[in-house]
This record gives sequence, C-alpha cells and structure tokens, in this order.
Amino acid sequence: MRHADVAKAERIRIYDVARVAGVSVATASKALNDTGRMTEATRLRVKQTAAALGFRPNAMARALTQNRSFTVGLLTNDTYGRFTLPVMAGINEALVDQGVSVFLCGIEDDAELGAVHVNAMLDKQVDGIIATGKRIDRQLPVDLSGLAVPVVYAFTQGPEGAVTLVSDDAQGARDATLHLTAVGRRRLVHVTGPDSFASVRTRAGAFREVAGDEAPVLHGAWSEAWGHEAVARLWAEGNPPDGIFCGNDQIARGVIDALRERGVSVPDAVSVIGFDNWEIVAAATRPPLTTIDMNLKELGREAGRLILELAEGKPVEPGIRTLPCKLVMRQSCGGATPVADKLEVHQEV
Amino acid sequence: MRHADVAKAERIRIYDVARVAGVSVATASKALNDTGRMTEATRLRVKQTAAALGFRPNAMARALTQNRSFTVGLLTNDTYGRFTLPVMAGINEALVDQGVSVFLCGIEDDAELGAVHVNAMLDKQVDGIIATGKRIDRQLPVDLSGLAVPVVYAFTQGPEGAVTLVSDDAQGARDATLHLTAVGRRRLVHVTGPDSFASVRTRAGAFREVAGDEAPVLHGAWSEAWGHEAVARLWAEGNPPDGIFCGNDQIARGVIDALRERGVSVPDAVSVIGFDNWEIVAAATRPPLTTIDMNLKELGREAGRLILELAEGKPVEPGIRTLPCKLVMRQSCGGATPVADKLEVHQEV
DNA sequence: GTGAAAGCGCTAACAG
DNA sequence: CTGTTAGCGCTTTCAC
Repeated sequence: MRHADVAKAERIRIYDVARVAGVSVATASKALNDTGRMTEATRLRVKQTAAALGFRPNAMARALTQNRSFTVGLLTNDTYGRFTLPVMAGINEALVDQGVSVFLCGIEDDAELGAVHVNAMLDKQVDGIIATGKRIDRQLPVDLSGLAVPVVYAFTQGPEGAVTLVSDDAQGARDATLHLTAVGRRRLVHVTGPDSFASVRTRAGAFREVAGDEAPVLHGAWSEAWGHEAVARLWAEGNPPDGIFCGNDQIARGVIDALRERGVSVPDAVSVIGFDNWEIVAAATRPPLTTIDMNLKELGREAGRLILELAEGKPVEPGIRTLPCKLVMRQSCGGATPVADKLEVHQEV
Repeated sequence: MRHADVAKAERIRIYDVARVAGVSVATASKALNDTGRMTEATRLRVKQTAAALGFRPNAMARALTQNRSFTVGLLTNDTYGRFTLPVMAGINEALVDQGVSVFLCGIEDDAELGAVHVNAMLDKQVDGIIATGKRIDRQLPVDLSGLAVPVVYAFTQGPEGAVTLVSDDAQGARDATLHLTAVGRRRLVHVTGPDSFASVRTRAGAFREVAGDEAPVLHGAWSEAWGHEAVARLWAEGNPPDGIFCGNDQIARGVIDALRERGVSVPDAVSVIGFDNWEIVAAATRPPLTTIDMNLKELGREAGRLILELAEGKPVEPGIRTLPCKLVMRQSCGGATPVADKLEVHQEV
C-alpha cells in the first residue's frame, strides 16, 4: 500500500470546510485564523465544521504564503547529548505551544556535515537556528553569520554581536565555594579540568575570590581517574583539605571514591561538591553528590523564546546573556539539612 | 532588522535561474531534476547557472506539489537519551544523504504531549514517523496506528503487524555468557534488573541455556546499589561465583566496586561482564568493563532506511526484525587479549 | 526539445 | 460582513 495515496485521500482541506460550512475559502481561512471581520455566528459555524471534519491545515501550504514554517533547527556537536538534551528539552517546552517543531542535527566536529545540515534547514525554510555544543568557548565548525534567518547561540560560542546564552560559571563556582564555607570548611581546594577551558578559568577565579588567593587549584582531565589522582596528591602532602570543590561531577565521583578507599569520611571529615548535576553520576556517588546545576533547561527555554521573537521580527538586544546556576543539595557536604532528594536515578533497559 | 525580509530578498528562485539561463521555468525545473527531455547542452547550462547563482530549491514549495516533505518525525519517551541518541545518530546517518531532516520530539510518558507532537508532525507533512523509547516491551503513550503516514518502531513496542526493530537480547546474553565460559569461568551468576522487563526474562533465559538451568539469576533494580547488594549476598553464602553477567553496565559497575572493596580481584579472581556498552560507565570502571553493545546506531540506520522505503511506497514486510548485539572487550573478564580500547571517555564542560 | 498553463493548499488584498 | 482574485515557488501535463 502506498501511504502517500492514503494521506492525500484522507486529508481534508480548507476547501472542504468552506463547502460544508457554506462559505468561501477566504472566509473559512479568516474564520479559522481569527482575522478579518465577520459575524460571530459565521466564525463559529466554520470553526465547528472544521472541528467536526477534523480539519488540520497543511503547514507547508501555509508556510509558503506566510514565509514562516514554524520550524527551527537545532545544531549541536555534543554527541553524548550531555548538554544538548536538557537544552533541547527546554527549547521544546518553549516552542511546542506555539506549534513550532525542531529539527535536531548532530554534526560532530565535521564542518562539511555541518554545512549539509545547515543547507537542509535553510531549504526547509526554518524560522531560525539555535546552535549549541559542549563547551562555551568554542564555536561550532560552521559559519552561521550572515544567514537570512536569525541565529541564537546557547552554550556554545557565537561571533561578536550575536545573541548568546551561557550559564553563570562565576556565580555557580562562587556559590559552591560559599556553600563549603557555610558548612564550616576552611581548607578548600578546587580540583578541576584543563585550564584551556574558559569555564575552568572563570570558575577557578571565582573559587579564589571566596577561598583566598592562595587556595590551591589543581588541573587535570575531566575524569574520575583524575579525581583519584588529585586525592592521592593532596593526601601525600601534609595538611589535606576539608572541603573540595570539583570541576565536574565525574571528578567529584573519583574524589569521593578515593576518599572512601582511603578511609576518609565524606561528609564527616571532608565536604565534596561537584558541578553539572549530571544526575546519573551525582545520584550514584556514595553519599549522593551535592553539586551545581547549570539550569540548561531554562537556558534552552530562553533560547526558544528568543529565536521566536527574532523570527517574528521583534528586536532582540544582541550580546551575551548569563543565566544563574543553582545549588543542588544532596549529602556530600553535610551541614545544612539536605533537601529531600527528589531526583531519581532513571535507568531502564 | 526583520529577518524575514532579508530572506525573501536574497533567496533566488527557479524563476531567476530560468531567466538567466534563457529558458522557461518548466525547462529549468526539468533540467535540475534530471527529468523530461532536452539537449544535454541546455540541461548543463541550466545546472551551471543554478550553481553560479547559488540556487537552492524551496523545500516547502516542492513538498506542496510532490506531497513529500523530506522530513520524518522521531518520537521518544527516553528523556535521558541513553538509547535515543545512538538511534538518532543512526537515523540521521541514513537520511542525511537523501536530504531528509528529522524532527525530534521528547514526549516523556505524557499522552497529551504525545498527541500534540504527532499532530504537529502530521501538519508538517512528515513522510513518516519513527517511534523509539527506553524499553522494548512498552508502547509509547500515543496511538500511531491508522495514521496516513508510515510508522517504524525501533527499540519500543509496536502494535501487531507493525514494522518493528529490536536488538537480539537472547544472542547478546548468550554471547556474554559464552565469553565467561571461554575465559574459563564455571560458577556463573546473572545479576540483573526487575523481571517485569521482557528483555530481562529473555536474557536470563539465554544465560541459563548456556550456564545451566540452576545457574542463579538475581533480580533487583537497574542500579549500582543493587550491584553492591548482590555481591554482598553472593559472598555471604558459600561458594561465590567466578563469573558474573550483569544486566546493565551500572549494575556491573556496582558489582566491580563491591568486589574491589571486598578485596576480590577483577578479572583475576572473578570475571565481570555488563550489558549496554554505555561508554561513560563502561570506560570508568576499574578495570574497564567488557560488555555487550546493542548496536543501537545500526538499529537507527535500519529504521531510517525502512521509513524511507515505506515513504517511497515500496513494500516492506511487517514484523519484528532482530539485530545482533556485539561483544566489546575491555579488561573486566581477563582471558583473551583485550582489544585496544578505542573508546575514549568523552566528557567536556 | 521547449514552454504555457494549471494547480498543490493556503492566505491576503481588494471589491462588492 | 463576505466572496473573488491573485499569488507563494515549484512540478507537471500537454501543446507547440
């Protein structure tokens, strides 16, 4: 069976609605779009017959006249979806009510693939493109400037003068460090990723603002293994820390595991705080990890809102918008009563 | 600046190509689509001017006449993207060359949201819908039967008579167990998830086919915690196992951690094998985890191919297609020379 | 071989 | 208040 035929056969057009309602196509269109002038009675009648007939307008045809496809493209190089998925969820949340759908395109770090996807999107008349990625100090391998459609950059670097959204690394790091001091820790260290990352430098700076200029900052890989090694180093020297702020949750997990293996109690002897709130990691550490959440979903929501405004021709101030991070308390810091952990480990096969 | 205006102004239409090439629109269309009859010279000239002008056909307009949008919808309830992302990557790989883009819609387990998204897809004239999810024995909370467009189910349950793709749990489990015997293990146990999961029952059955009918199967949650508890139980009784096949990588990680804490060497004393090949987990265990990969990307590729065939009206045999799993050797089983681990832990911030 | 004309389903002037 | 008319950009008979 050829599906196309069925589709064509079954789909009812505005023409049918008009005929059944006894009006012209133009009137039907106006009635359904709440435009034009007519008696409430007519409008209602048209709407009712449309509903009765199960009429759904053909978005393609509408796009052709309105020059608006109610479609946006999401471009990402974050294969794992670690950052993209929450962002995507937020975008969808912001757009689904407006009837806007999103094309998701993973382009790895392949410029050619990127160009192919961007072209495909443009051909499909997307109303805008949202670019996202896995780090905020790198651009995607495609040039999105000078496109005929608006572009918003979320959690990836955009060119000068673009509309860009990032989370507030400094504030997040400050809050993390302040939380350690709030639970009474005084000998703080920051174990984090490579300092080639802008976010690493920003967070380290914020850490030192609170913890003091000589507070140690240890750089390594974004891995559990580095967490282990950092603990080995710190405990090899004298005067080990009583509060550790980790650059991401994986490092934090390595740190916590290493401390347990060493017989150091978390959070009794040492408080550990992570960054990212990657639930699958944060909820599985023992004890569950207190960490910083970058609010990526909200970032996505904002990106969705902005791209819509741009698509509608509304003016949007260019520049970098910074969204706050939030502290998620679990049990690895002790101190304040831990919030009931509403985050479940979601893992099924 | 209103982007729409720019778009309209800059975009060049087939009309422009025709004019510049000195032919009619009809001829231009035929030339570009390699249809109709004309001298090679004309065809070439049209193609060249199109290229020179940077002509890109408007997919909307084309869709309107051809009743084909070169667009498919991907519906999922797998929030974490644990399974959806690899599937999506495969789909994209299969479709990008054909100029097909995919709408990604996460619908959680919300029937209403599902309906909204399906309707939006239908309005946008998708050529087909691929449904995917987080377990193969549950349906998505939307009824996709009787739609005017073709539907393919990948890694989620479809109705009777649908085109469905799943990975071969039995073969995967068999291979895992055989691998344990191949490295010389004889006292095997299977530590897995809740037996309410069809895949759990299938895998347990396959495990016992190889390991013997009395080989123990322990059911629990899909969590590291359960891995710990299972080890505690197994080692509390006498005669602990020397080979453990875990239902997923998280359980395996819990098992391996528990064994290390207990001073039991992996893989010297006990071999452990997981299921899923979730790299972020499998590569971080100590030692790195040998596990079963469900080939989800290939599954996605196949889903993409099938939906295309259906969209083109080609006949596709309905029924459940089973794709093989593959063994990924790392170091948690010992025995055979471990393959060089080409899988990196990809984790950046 | 090539082009004029009709039309995909819908919206938007402009008349009546 | 409502309907007629003209497209949106492209493909596709069907004449020439």
